Amino acid sequence: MENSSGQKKFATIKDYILSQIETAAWPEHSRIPSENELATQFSVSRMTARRALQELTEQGVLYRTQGVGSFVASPKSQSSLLEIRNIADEIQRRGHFHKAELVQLTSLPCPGVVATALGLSRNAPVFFSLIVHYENQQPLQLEARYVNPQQVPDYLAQDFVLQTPHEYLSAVAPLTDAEHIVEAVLPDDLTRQHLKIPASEPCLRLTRRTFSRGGAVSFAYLTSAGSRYRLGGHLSIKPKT
Amino acid sequence: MENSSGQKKFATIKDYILSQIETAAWPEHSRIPSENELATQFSVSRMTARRALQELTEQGVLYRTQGVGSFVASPKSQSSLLEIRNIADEIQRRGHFHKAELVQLTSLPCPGVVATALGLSRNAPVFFSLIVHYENQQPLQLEARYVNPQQVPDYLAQDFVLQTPHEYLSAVAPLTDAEHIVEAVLPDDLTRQHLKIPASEPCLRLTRRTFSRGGAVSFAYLTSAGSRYRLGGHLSIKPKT
DNA sequence: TGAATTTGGTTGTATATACAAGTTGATCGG
DNA sequence: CCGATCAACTTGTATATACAACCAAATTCA
Repeated sequence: MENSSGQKKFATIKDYILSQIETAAWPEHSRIPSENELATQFSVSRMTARRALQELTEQGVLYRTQGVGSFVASPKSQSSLLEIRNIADEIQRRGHFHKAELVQLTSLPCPGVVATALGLSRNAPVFFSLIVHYENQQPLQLEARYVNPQQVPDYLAQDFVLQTPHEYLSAVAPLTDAEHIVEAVLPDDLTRQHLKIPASEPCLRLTRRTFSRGGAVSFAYLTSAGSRYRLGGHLSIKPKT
Repeated sequence: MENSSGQKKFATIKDYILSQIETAAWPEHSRIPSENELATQFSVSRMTARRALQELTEQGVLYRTQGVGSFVASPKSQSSLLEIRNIADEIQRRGHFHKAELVQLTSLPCPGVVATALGLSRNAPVFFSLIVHYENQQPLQLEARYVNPQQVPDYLAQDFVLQTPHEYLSAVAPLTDAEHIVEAVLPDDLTRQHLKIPASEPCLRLTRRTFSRGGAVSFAYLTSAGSRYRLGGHLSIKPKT
């Protein structure tokens, strides 16, 4: 059922198509091989080739028209609403270099706002990490994160240069829900210094609260310079089912 | 290929499952019939029953575990996508009063950026509307919208105090896709005047491009004062497929 | 010329089948 | 009693096939 590389067949075809698009061998809006052509080329059945095309269409990578063919969608469509996730992924997806710098990692008395958000008592100990994310050596985002010690007792023992908090948390406390608030704000001094921007530079601030099975896990402010960062999204409105 | 009601078979099964969930006949996290049981019940092949389950899983209605079965997911997953919507709806949902003020409604030569976005020629005529949205008499959002005349020839004849452009466009050219970019910017003079904010006030700018069957329909800048507006969202993360 | 028709290619839906992979519970053996 | 094995069932992947729906371009016909 799998090919030589231990991968499912439909996944192999998906990877092939994605690589063709990434290298611009298949430019935007160009027509790509038909289901039958792909089936022949990869020695699979048409249904398997079809599945690869289907999934890429759902992801917004392709669009298809009955009777005509399959085409490369505009590259923006890659990102869905779920693009609101890990900054490291985003940077790497752009083909750029990501680096994380740990500024602070400690336990501190829980501020009031955070207590409400995480369901803790005020001034009860809460874990806190402050990290600067770099894209190609330029500071892009300041991540200030409060973590519920009851849910993630080993948080302070991690090395967040090797693994981002988001990655670590996803591993130990799988996400079930996330709440987001997006705002435009002016940077406070701390943000300004770490992102190396002037005080007049507007920033996009994402306030994120994440939940796992057991309840609220973390509460984070993710602040980025407006001139360097934008939030992109693609919405596919499905015809009524 | 279709059943008596002119519906595809897999759609019939989806509807059946959804109705069972809606009436709470199948409560949250309960196990639902297997692929084979559904196939027998509806006299279809297993692959067809499977497709219904598959699509509902992608929509977050169900979750499935290999070797175990298919289960009803938590009902949250419904609303996440539509959060980025019409400002008038948002205001009304908050129980506040919405008013629109029409500043400008005209045809003008298409600027370069807009030409690219809408697939028009540069300086070709394009429809343009400028509207201020008020929440309880306070200006909240400035909507600058360019509309493709080929898709919506009667745009200039509308009364956008009674009906927002978004509502009108949804009616005459049903949305199939939408692209969004969210940015933090400082307001230009026009924005500053209409929103009655100082030049130093950061703004949240939503750039939105909408598509219908025939192609790109409209391109809009939706700018709001950072101190008055935030974009809120809830994301339900699906259990592993 | 121009409108109607045919033809070939493409995606969409549906079936029947086979085996792989994973979970659960029963059975068997120590 | 406990552990290992097995059997039954579920979802996951893959194939081969058939026909429907649709589109575009070529062909035919008036």
